[in-house]
Amino acid sequence: MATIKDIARISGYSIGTVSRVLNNKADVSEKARSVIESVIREQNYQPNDNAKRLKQPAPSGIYVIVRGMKNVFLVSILEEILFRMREHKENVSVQFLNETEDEIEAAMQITAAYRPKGIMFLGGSTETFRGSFRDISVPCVLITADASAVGHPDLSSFTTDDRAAAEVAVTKLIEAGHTRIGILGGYPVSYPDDNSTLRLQGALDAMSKASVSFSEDKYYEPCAYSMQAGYEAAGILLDRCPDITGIFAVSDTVAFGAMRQISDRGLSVPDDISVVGFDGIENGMYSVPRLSTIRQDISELAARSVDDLLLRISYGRPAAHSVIPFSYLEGESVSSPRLS
Amino acid sequence: MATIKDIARISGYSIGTVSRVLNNKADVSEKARSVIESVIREQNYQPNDNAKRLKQPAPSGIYVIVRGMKNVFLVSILEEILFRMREHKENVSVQFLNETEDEIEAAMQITAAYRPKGIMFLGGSTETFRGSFRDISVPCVLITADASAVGHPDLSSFTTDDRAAAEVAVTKLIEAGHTRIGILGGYPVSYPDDNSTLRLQGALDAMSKASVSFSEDKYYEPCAYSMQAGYEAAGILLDRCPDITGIFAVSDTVAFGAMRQISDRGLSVPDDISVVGFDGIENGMYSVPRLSTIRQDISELAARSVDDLLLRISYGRPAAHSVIPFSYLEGESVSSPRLS
DNA sequence: CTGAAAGCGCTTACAG
DNA sequence: CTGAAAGCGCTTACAG
Repeated sequence: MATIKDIARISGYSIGTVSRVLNNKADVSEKARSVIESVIREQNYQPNDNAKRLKQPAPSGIYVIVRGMKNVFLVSILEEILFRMREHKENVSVQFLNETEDEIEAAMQITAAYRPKGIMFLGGSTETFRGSFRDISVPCVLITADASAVGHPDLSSFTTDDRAAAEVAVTKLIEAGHTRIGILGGYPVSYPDDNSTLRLQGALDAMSKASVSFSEDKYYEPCAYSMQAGYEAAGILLDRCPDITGIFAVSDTVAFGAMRQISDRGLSVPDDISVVGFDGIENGMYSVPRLSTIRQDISELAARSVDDLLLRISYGRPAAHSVIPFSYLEGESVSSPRLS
Repeated sequence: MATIKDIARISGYSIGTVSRVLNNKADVSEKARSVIESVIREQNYQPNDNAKRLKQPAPSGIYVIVRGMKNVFLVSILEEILFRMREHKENVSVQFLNETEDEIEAAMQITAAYRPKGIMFLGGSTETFRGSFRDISVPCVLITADASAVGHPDLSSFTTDDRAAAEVAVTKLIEAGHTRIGILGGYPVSYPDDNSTLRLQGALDAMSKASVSFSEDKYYEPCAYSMQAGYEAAGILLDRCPDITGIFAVSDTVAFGAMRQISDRGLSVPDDISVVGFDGIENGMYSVPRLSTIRQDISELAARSVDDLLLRISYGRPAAHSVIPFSYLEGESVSSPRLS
């Protein structure tokens, strides 16, 4: 592989001059430029980016850290982010982490290795950011968890109000006449600002406001965010509480599993059991029945995050925290309970 | 940001010694190691990868180039690849391209910038590889398209036999008694080894072997690989040929759109129209009805590709081309046509 | 076991 | 306009 030295030697100029033409600097004679350029071309020379970055520690590139790629919702946001970044001609790399890995650690590694202009976190939990994140000083944005309480000057966040949205979802069930409602999904965690904790909380809000009685021990079955987990958890829940007429699943994926479970018991959605999901992924618009769900505004979450990051990178705009409005997407999976 | 110099200064050892503990070399006293390690921890020091790579120009890292991230099937394979690579402690980065971008160009850029150990292509088309790929000399593997005809010494490939699989899928419809079969999805392209061309071909094989008449102009409706496109294309197809009793969709995603279209017309799957898909993604096991489909062996495709790449990187094993067996996954979306 | 020094491929003041 | 030289953060023979 040819290096800048080879180009200098072959062209008869110094490496300084070669570097100048490489970087389109002024102060190079036309002659030198054309000679050097032709040598570069004929040697098929590619500058070594590592060396460049080492010497020119200007940050470059944007990194997206996605926690859990099974998550269709996150992948949808990622898709929009990539699309928008491409329009801005920004080069972005994606790093996938599984649930057990620490996104802050990954971010530190990226920071050290690549000197990124900015980092986006998809699906992280606020909790992790309270710790060692302090040491990071690159514009960052957390999507899907509110980081305002973290109070870090380099961290923006864009979120859906999980608690309020869950309340709306469950209220829809209550308004349809359901009083025996089951809740599916999410794991009980120790800290209070986890997405599923907030959603569970919102569901409880709806019930207590409407004076619908609810026993968390009986009517709540936690599970991972996957169809299979949703399928199994719904089975456990329905075995335990056969009187349930409505189910709120904390994510669409879990809802799909639940709908399949209901169907396997010879029951119908929504005639026997109504189901409401959360997220608003595309699948729900094509399932039979279409899923009634909370639609998080994927485009807006992506657009606002991208704009925020770019403006902070280029104009030093301060970090911001925004809650993006959600909406209730009326599908076909909710109806009034049968009179019994 | 702390550098190796800072660690040396603070710990009281030389940068050479620090480097040695960083790289787990022998010949470092226990004392030095523990002192230095604690300084590294307390300074939260992260070695600069650029500098490391500069000095150690050994290739590092594996890159996966995914063409089209809307593709759930490809994302499933990616997931498995990442999981397996992690088990081997290999660091992998993912680069997403949209359909219009050239994966070879992306690969050349990656090669120059990062000196990768290997590159995996997900969802590329053989055609692109016939061109400038010649210049690449890093172990590569193409997944989902047969590259044996390209004949490049650095390119392996792992595929499903699309044509044979599509033949099986359509044969299942024929065996159930269907004679008016529609085909959905894929775009007619100029070159013959495109996935959808092969699948269409296989479908035609099945029909002609069974002497089922088929008019490509009428009973084939091409469309992109998405639920929405499948939904729309199914509408066009059913408007044009209301006598259809069975549909073969060249991908599950398209099949989901088609099933929803059928349902919206007040028809039932499979009572009125049977549907067979292609890919075998998880969603199909939870839809109502469950989708009967060709199951490409996602784990095996991922596992074989990973093993192949690693063995070629470490042991200079020659490139190979393998066809991974598929199976027919019996769901609930196919039955015999109603007597009419 | 440890330190001093050369050098990886580049960029960038600094002279001329 | 051009060259010589320092230095980016690391690794690795080479001495000791």
